[in-house]
Amino acid sequence: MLRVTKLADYGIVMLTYFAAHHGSTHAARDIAGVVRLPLPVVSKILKALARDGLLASQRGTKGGYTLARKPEEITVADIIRALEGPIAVTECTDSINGDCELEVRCPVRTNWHLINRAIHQALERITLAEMTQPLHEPLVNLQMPAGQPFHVS
Amino acid sequence: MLRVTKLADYGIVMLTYFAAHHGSTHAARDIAGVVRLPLPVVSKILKALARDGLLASQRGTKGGYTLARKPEEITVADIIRALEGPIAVTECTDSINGDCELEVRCPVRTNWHLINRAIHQALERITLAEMTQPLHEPLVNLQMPAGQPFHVS
DNA sequence: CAATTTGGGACCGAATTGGTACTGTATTGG
DNA sequence: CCAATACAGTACCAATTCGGTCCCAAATTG
Repeated sequence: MLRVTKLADYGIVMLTYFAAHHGSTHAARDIAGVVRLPLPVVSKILKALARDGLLASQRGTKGGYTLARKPEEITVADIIRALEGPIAVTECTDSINGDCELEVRCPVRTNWHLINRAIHQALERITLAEMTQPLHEPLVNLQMPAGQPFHVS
Repeated sequence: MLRVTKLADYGIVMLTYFAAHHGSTHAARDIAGVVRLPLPVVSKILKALARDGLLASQRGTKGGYTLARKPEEITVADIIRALEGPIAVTECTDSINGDCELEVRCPVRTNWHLINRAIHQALERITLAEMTQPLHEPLVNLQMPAGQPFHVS
């Protein structure tokens, strides 16, 4: 359906909160309270994000999670990749299983790769820093003329 | 999984064939033979494409399908929309059900809409005409500097 | 050592997808 | 006017994926 999973959706919301309160560490329980989602779900997502190196984790009584990098250095593409694997709009653009029967005679395949890359790059341009404050203009010319790169200003 | 359905994938392949043989009409059975997919599947897709006005259909003995518009005027976004409904990367970007509980207090929502639009526009730029012949350069600068619009040259 | 918090699984109901089948309607041609 | 052909619409089913829960192990604190 060309839709991101709810886990990824939630994950972005959660990480946005981390970005807004950059520096401090938050326990899963706290995040669950903020985002208003059941704790098990939040935990699952945080684990995945930590496993992929977007969050640094600390066990124990005063443990919790912290952003592993600066908000400007975490992209939406990173988050999606952490929570639902490599971004591949079609099966044949997924480099894992390159077993497409039509591959050889199918002239469309090469274009799918390009479409996929276009989407990928679009997602790669949006960082957590931008997500914290809804800036409309930069995101708009993301796919228009767009000479200069993003800045959090 | 941020993946397009197989139906849409197939549909693009099929329509690309129509674009390559623009003008003539093809029966579902013929298309199935070309694309090497089971007839019922091909039929289902062709019906959906016709219902959405991308193909013109003709019943009867010498019936079949024809492109309803010129290949330059059919975009990948059109095809996806015909086969799997409106393009909405998250549930809350789908205008149909605007019942997102978090909607109000969620600052990320507005940005999701922008992300969605970025992807949407990327898909809208690619026409069937381009799909027929794998042109690499135009698709690449689709999201780069890209001052001038596409041309099939 | 007890409480807390993350790590890593397994697990299950529900929704979606991919694919098939069936019945109806229009068109052609003998 | 009838038979063959080809699209139209819908219902249906198996298989996969998703969303969410639960449980137990490992680490940290005090």
